[in-house]
Amino acid sequence: MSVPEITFSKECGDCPIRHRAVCARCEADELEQLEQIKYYRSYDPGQTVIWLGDTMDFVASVVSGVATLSQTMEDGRTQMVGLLLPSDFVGRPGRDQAAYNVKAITPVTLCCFRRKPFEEMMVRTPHIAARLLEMTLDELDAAREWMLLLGRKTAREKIASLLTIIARRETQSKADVLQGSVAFDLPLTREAMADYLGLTLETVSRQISALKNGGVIELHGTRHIVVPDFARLIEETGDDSDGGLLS
Amino acid sequence: MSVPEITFSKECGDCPIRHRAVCARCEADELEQLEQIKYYRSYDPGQTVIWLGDTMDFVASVVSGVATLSQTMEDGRTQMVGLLLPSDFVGRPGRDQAAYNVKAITPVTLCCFRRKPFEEMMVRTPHIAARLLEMTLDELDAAREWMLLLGRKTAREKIASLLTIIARRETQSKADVLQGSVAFDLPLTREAMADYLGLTLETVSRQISALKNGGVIELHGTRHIVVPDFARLIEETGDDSDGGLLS
DNA sequence: AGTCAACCTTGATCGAGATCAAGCGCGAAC
DNA sequence: GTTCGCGCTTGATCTCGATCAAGGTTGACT
Repeated sequence: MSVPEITFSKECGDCPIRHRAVCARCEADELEQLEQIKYYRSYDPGQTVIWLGDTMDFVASVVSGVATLSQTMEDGRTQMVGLLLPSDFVGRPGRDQAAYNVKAITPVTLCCFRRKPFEEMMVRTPHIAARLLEMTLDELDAAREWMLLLGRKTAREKIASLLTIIARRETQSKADVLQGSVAFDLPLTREAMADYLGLTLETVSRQISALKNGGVIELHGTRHIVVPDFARLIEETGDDSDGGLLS
Repeated sequence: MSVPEITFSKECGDCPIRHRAVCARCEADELEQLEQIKYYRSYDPGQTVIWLGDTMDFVASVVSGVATLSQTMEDGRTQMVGLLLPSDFVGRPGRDQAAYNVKAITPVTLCCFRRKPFEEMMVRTPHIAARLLEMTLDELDAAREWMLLLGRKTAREKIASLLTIIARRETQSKADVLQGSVAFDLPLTREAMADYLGLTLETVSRQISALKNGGVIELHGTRHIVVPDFARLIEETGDDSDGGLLS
């Protein structure tokens, strides 16, 4: 298999980093500065975007596609530590070495900003710095919620939790207002789900079948999920029913 | 049992937040501003410092003692998501609701800063904002390393990893230069260790006994640990031997 | 249409860690 | 000194999810 080339392109709509509102409060001249240091990269499914330890010369925002953050032990055991969906931020402002592997799952397009000028801009522009801190705190909250899942939830609860999270992200809906029937496509293979949940792919498959047989979800093909009653799925996660009202 | 009062005191040496170098680059006038908004709080063992959902009117730095961050499910399953040792930072700049429970394990003293003025200072002082982002990224790295532990490590590896981390923090040594023989006290009960590692207290006890019988550690009493060969303990963690060189 | 390789499902069995249970050690309070 | 309670250890048994194994399904390519 030939290693696919990273493709660069120059078309840009409006500032993609705005996806996460980094520049919601940017003035016109600040947006112009971002334009100057911006470029695009595309990756094919399966391609590694970043290796742990790589020197990073950019930070980026996911424009389209799905990628994963993962860590690996010497003997091959791997654990996904994050899921990157459109509008998510990639990179560690102020750090030049990658701490995780980043892998494209579907075709991925990143909107990249050259690191050095981006960091200089951060210093001059407190609201960008504040927004980055806020996003990092969001990631920290997500990581800690995942710690509870990994440490204390059953396989069935883990699957239900993952489906809930993907449903919320994929359906664009404002998180907690989801109700009634929901449909979406799984962007992950059973194996990737297993790596995210600290399970094996067989257990993932079995628990998905169990949720299907219990009437909690419908499976059309292997990736398309219909949830007839979203509240029912949430019950299966083991979370507080009012979870998510905070923060 | 009467609920112990929180005690306040006013003595202060030099800026405690400097423990994590937040104000390593602070000018004299900035230190003076910090003094103006600073006060101390003390907590007794077992006392809850912060409840999830509390409105926080301060951020703080741990001066002495040990506290834990934890999350709980409705049915009582709990998972520790962080350990607070002296010099660690508590609180979420820019957020006023606590996302976790914080509990004192030993007697704890916090150096607190009133939130509002602290945040105003952050905006005026880019190097404080930068330092907070850096600390938050450190916490995120630690959380993700813990995700690998929770999802993929065996009970024995989990115990060895925890002992390694505590040894590094407790012995003040600059992390990776530890070698040869190391001795320290465990600040946690078996149950707290279990909540941190996603295990039961019986399993923790058994694995500690197993490490003792294997000659990896010596136990004096129930809390004092002697590690005759630190490299040997690290082997038991399952981590890359060179782990920690990055970051 | 036929082939091949991913990806997924399901069954049988195994084993690490949970659960249930009993007892020990030690410091605090009387 | 005795008692009490908490934290810890150890044993017996059980269970959930891992592991090993055998097909089934789908879609891309020839």
